[in-house]
Amino acid sequence: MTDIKARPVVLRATMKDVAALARVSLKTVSRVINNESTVNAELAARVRQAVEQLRYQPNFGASALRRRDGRSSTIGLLLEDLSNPFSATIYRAVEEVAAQRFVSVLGGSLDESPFRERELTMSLSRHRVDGVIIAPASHDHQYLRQDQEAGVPFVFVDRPPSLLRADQVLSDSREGTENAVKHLLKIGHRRIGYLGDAATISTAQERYRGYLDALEQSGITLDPTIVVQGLSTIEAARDALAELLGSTNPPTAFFTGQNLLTMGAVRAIREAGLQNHIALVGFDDFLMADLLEPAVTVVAQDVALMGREAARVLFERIDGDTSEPHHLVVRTTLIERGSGEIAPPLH
Amino acid sequence: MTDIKARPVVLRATMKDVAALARVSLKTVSRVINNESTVNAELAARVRQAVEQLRYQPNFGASALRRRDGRSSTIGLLLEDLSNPFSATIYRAVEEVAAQRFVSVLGGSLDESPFRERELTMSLSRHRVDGVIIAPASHDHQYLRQDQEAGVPFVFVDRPPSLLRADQVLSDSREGTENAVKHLLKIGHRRIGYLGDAATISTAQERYRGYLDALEQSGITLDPTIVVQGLSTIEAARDALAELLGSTNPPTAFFTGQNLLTMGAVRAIREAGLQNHIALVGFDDFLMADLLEPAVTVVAQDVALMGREAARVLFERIDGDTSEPHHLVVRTTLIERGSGEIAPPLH
DNA sequence: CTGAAAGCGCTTACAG
DNA sequence: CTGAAAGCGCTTACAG
Repeated sequence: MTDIKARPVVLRATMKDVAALARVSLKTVSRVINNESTVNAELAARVRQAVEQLRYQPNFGASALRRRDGRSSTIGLLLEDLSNPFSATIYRAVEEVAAQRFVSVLGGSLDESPFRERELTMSLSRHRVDGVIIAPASHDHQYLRQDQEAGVPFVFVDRPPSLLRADQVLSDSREGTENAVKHLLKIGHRRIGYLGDAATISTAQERYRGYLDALEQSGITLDPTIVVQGLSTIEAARDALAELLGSTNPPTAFFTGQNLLTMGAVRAIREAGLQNHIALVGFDDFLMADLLEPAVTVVAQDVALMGREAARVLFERIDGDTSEPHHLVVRTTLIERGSGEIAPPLH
Repeated sequence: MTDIKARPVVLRATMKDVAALARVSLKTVSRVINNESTVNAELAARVRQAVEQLRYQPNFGASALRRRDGRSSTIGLLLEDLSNPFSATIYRAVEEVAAQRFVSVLGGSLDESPFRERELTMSLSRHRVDGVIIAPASHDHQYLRQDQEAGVPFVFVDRPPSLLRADQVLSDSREGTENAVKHLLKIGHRRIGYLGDAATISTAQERYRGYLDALEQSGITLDPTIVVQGLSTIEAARDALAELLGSTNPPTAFFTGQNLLTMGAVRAIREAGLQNHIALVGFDDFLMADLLEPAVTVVAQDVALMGREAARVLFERIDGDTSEPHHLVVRTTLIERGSGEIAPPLH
């Protein structure tokens, strides 16, 4: 009995088919496919013609299975959320470097979930990726030790590993923030609100530290009532900032720890009609920041560079580099556009 | 002689190792791993313990190689540029659907290059992906026929296939544009400039058609001097629009065929100080469009829905659906925010 | 219910 | 330079 619903699947040509058509052995086809130079020109030509005729595509998986190095020509890339501009820029930069080596990228979004992180790293492990670049969500990476010891390099980007020795490519969050806050202090602000992500996220922690550093160096006492952490969306930031603006002694300036929070802040300030009176500096640049009124002053990260460097380090490891873990720091730049240069009201 | 530079690679456990430790056969381990129900509880427990102890991770590639269905638990996703918001949103939506089925996504950017398209589809084919979602760069997809016949489904998103029968999920570019331009006409504009992508891109073509339709229905003769095509970046759009504004008889309104072009238009109009005098409607929404002054009127696409639908259709095909190719159209919505409601100057 | 043998599509290791 | 045999880590097809 034949299955009526089954579509007529034309089988793919295998190396065996190519060998038969070219009247050579399997091994000779393998040699031609892998560009081993020791093949008689005439045989090689026959093989190439058969490959052409059958439109033969070698099976990477089968090849990797038997190969000495077991390379799958695939790397994993786990980021916070591939639809946000930060993650998307990293993806693109990594893809570019990988493509030069004909390596494909398996991407995934972690959404700040340690559970997703474990699920996706496990999936990558089962796919036998040659290496992984990760902006982690969890705070214990010991579980990656086994893969690491099995020869899979991990490069941490944007956030460092915890309890694991591995390469890392980070922004100078603390210094960048310190500079931004000092900039506001220099303009004359003494009451600077802080909106940041959950303090469990290392970059958020570093940025908060930078904020504290700047205040301390100016002899300003921290007012915890104008610090809001645990924010991650445009809406949450807008609401938090709106509330602070409505309080009895509102800040005259704000620092926001991430671009979505900056957008939320812009919204709240605009809705209060205070865009020419409340100063704002945000961490991480975003499209259109310079077209808002006032244009938004930011601490810009070189996100594409972070991605490129992470990929570069990863491929060095894949190529056998066994030196000590690298700690790369990518510099940030304060871009003054207007919102950060608004002076506080005169007393 | 030992290779001094080689790092001490701890080998990964295989199914064989698990079998040995659990004192059962290979096949029994395989049954437990694949949740075949017919295994004695005690044996199964021993296997599970061994899996745990060795932290065994099955090798997807090896399993796919022997499996009847040959599934790699991997799909390909080729988009224009993963770092742009449109592509990134599609990616995220597809990832979400795939993750529910524990399928990983191999992503790639085509950058409008037919050559990249062929390279990357070939790479996906070699990785034996279970299916492909593609926003194509080329205009001849016959070369995909063989993979299609070998059982790999292709779903086209944002742009249709050429010379190939396949599923497609598109926006109603033509209607959306027609509505946008009619909206400008209703406000009173008679001289509406058009900025679009290269006419070789099908969506750009459709949008241009929509523009022509709207003009024709209002009895307005096309003035080709205020139509600029072949634009793809913010800068190019800005320059083109600045030039039109500087001409002797500039348009009183503009339609832009894509969000980067809209951003460029905003920039040029702003730089000319004409933001309250020149009307603008853009195709595709973007973050912050509502915070610009004036806020930008757009024809919004439901990009996430396009991604979700494409993934849904793909997995139906992977599950064996052999019905006629689907042509899904995702509706657009005109969002009036201000820039599109600016009236032309009185004569 | 359990297992020994064969085989997926390749590369390795070895003869000739 | 070329090829026959073995084997990568699994699942299939078949006995028991």
